[in-house]
This record gives sequence, structure tokens and C-alpha cells, in this order.
Amino acid sequence: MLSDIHQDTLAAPLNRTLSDHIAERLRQAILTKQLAPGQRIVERDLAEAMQTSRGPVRDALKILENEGLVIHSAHRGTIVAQLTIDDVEEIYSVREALELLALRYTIKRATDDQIRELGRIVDRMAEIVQREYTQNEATDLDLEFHRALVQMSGHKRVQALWEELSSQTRLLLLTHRLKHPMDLKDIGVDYHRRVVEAVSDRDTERALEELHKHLRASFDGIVGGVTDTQTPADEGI
Amino acid sequence: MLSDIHQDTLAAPLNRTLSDHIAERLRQAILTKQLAPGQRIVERDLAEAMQTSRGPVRDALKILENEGLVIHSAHRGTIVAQLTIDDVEEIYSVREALELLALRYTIKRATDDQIRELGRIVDRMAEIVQREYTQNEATDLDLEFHRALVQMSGHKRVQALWEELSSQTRLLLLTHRLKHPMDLKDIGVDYHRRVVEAVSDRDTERALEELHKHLRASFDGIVGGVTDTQTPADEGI
DNA sequence: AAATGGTTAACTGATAACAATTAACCAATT
DNA sequence: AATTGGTTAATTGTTATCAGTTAACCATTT
Repeated sequence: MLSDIHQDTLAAPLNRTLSDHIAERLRQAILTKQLAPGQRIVERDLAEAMQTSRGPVRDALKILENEGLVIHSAHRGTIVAQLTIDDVEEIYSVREALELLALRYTIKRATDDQIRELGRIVDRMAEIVQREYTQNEATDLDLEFHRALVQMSGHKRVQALWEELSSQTRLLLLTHRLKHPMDLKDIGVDYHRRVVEAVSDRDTERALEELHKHLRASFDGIVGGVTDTQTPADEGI
Repeated sequence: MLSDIHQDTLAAPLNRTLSDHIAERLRQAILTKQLAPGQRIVERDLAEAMQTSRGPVRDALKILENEGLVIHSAHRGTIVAQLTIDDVEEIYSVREALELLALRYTIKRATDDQIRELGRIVDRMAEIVQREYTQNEATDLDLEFHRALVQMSGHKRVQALWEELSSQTRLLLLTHRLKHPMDLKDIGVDYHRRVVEAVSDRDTERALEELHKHLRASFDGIVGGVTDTQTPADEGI
């Protein structure tokens, strides 16, 4: 019988190409600061380290370049991107524009079931607040909420652009929160809850307003009081 | 003397790599419908046609994939993208979100000189309206205005994302306008003029409103009355 | 006739070798 | 001392070749 075959066996056609693997490993290395901002990435060395050839490595670097995690210039090579305070503002402003647009579509298109799913993500945030949690967990759950919101819009281009930005977002959130641990109650639960309620009521204006307030608060929490906009984000925030 | 050297000699460091050349030629081929939507692109054949090897061709295809002009899936190859009415709505909604965001920054940051430059683009539109002009010229000038607006924002990420979208925008504008030629007065001059005036007055709310009205009118001009959202844009609009 | 299974041709994914460019270094010059 | 010019090592851009995957085709079976 078909149903005897485990779901995963069907769902995983092992379609991922070698470039995707390498891109994922590199992405993790950058997010965990094993590769420092500004550090040079040499294709041959990386290929050797990954036990592969330069072709897939070049493809992987192209992927990361699109995500803004590395910067490439012709004949000169590739370096790990450095985020300045200006970049943080850029990332947040674009994120807000994309998420507000997505929200309009989500309110129009999401089923009640999907919106309940959104509520369950917030419930999980409320749960882990009660016990021990790492900033890593908190950030993942935070992003999971926003990703779900964008996914439910059904807007393919917004989804794609948001995913491109998400790596940079995660990088700057982690960078900041590891230095200045935050109470998840402040950054997440309440704001998110209010967004879900407005979406559930299909109240577009209120939902847009709540999401705007949340993102603004999150942004202020990161750059609060910083004036030197040229300093790399590692030092400056 | 330095000034004896012609400007172009300095400005063109011949930095463009082969991949960029191929991407540009392919882009033109797609925009001029020499490559039809849905048509398969075979790497080896393209390399031969371009008198080069598959490496640069693969790089070029990655660039076009980012711009949404082609679609690639692993082991199966690359095809020229087909735009449906749904895609047109997606492109316009994202464009609007990005351009409205850019506009806020442009009003804050652009110098009076830059704003006058914007006015001169509108003047050129007004001029060619008086004489013969092709839909191609009209579309280029239209996009040039919006590009300038986005460039003046100084917002690197919005600039990059807008450029990614611009190829698709140009494709759908040309596709439509070649079938239904439009009077440039309707699509451009007046709307653009009002945006420039609002920017010149540094009146953010009015500028946002005018740009919104312009984009909405442009969108309606394309999809007006179409209900079958799945039909490829070539047939449907 | 429709569905299944095996076979093959076409094509992409990956590797390895070669060519072109850059940047660092040092000597010579102003 | 700063600038220019040539030289070289390191690294990327490009080409050429091999390996793995897909999809079309045809024979076979139900």
C-alpha cells in the first residue's frame, strides 16, 4: 500500500544539490560567527575544506551573495559582509514594507485554520518564556512567526524577497541579542498576540498598526541610543 | 592632463565579466521575445551560440533567475518565465511597496539639484509626446523616472530589489503596450509631474498619495477588465 | 488501450586544468 | 618622501571533460 511508505520517504526526493548543502553550511558558519565579518573567503580553500571542487562553491557563494551575507567583486574575491547601523535600518525598513504588504494579503486569503496555526506559534513563545530558553531559540521562534505570516499571504515574490532578507535579519538579531539578552516577553509574546487577534478579526488597519508598532519596537530595541551610523554592527550595537 | 582623457575611457574599466555580457544579451532576447515564454534554454547550445563555454552561461542564467526572467530546476533545466495576470499583480504590489518606501527616503535625502534632475526627465517625456515616439522609448523613459526616484533614496537594499524587479516590469509593460499602444500623456507626464512637485515641496503625504495613484492607474491600464488570472500574460492582457 | 518496466539519448551537475586579472612588493625616479 | 613602473605570486574567470540524472521511447503485460 502506498500509505505504508513513510511520509518522509516521499517528501524527501533528495533533490538538494551540492551547492545548496555548501550554502547551508556556509550560512551557519557566518551566523555563528565562525566566519567573521570582513573575513576573506577563498574558493579553492573552501572547496578543499568541503571536500569538493570550486564549481559548487562558486554557486553557493552566489546564493549567499543574494542573501547579502557575502560581498563579491570581480577578480577580487569574496568577503563576509559587515553590517553597520545603517544596514540595520535598511533591513528593518524593507522588512516592514514587505511584511505589511504580505499582511494585507494574509488577511484576505488565510483560512481560519491557518490563523489558529499562527496563534499556536505565539502559544509556544508564551510557554518557553516560563522556563529556561536561549536567545537562539527565542530568535528562531520570533522569525518563525513572521515567516508564517508571510507564507500565508500566498504572494510568491514577497515570500522570496523576505526569505532573502531573513538571513540578514537573523544575523543582526543574534548578534545583538547575544550581547544584550532580552526578555522574550518584551520582544515577542504580547506584540505577536495582538497581531494575531487583529488578523483573526480580519481588521486590516488594526493589524497593520500592530505589526508596525511591533517592528518599530524591535528596531528601537536594537539601535536605541546609537548615533555613530558607520560603526560595524558588532561593535556599535 | 587628466581632463584630456575622454570621460568614457575613465568610466569604463571593462570590469564587466563574460557572464554579465551573456546575461545582458539573454535579457534583451527575452525582452524582445526572441526567446518565447516557456521556451527551454539548453546550456550547451547557448554556450555555442555565444562562442563561449558553459561556465559563464550558467552564471548568466543564475543572474536572470534572480530577476525572475527564467526558471531553473535541478537536473531538469531552465525555461523562460511566463507571466500570468497573478504575476502582474504581484509585481505591481511589490513595486509599489518598494517605491513608496524609497520615496520617503528620497524626500528626506535628495538635494534640490537632484529633484530638478527628476523634473528634467518629465520634461523629456513631455517633449517626445509632441513628436513621433515608439512604445519602447516611452517605456524606457517611464522606467528611467522611477529608477531615478529609487536611486535618490540612497537605500541600497531597496535599490537592489527594485533593479531585480525592473526586468520583469519592463517585460510586462512592453508585452502589454506593444499590443495596446498607449498615449504617453495618459501613462506618464501628468502623474509624474505631480509626484515631482510634491517631492519638491518635501510634502511626504502628498507625494506618497500621488505615486500611489499613478501606479494604481498604470496597473489598472494593464489588467483592466481581465478576470482569468491563470492565463499567461501574453494571451491574457 | 492503458499501465508497467527497461533502455538509451540528451542534458545538467561536478571535477580538473588552463588563462587572465589583481594586488603586493621592490626598485628606480622625481 | 612620494610616485611611478615593472615583476611575481595568489586568486579568480574560463574552458574542457567526466559522471549522474532525467525524460522520452519502445516493448511487454494486464
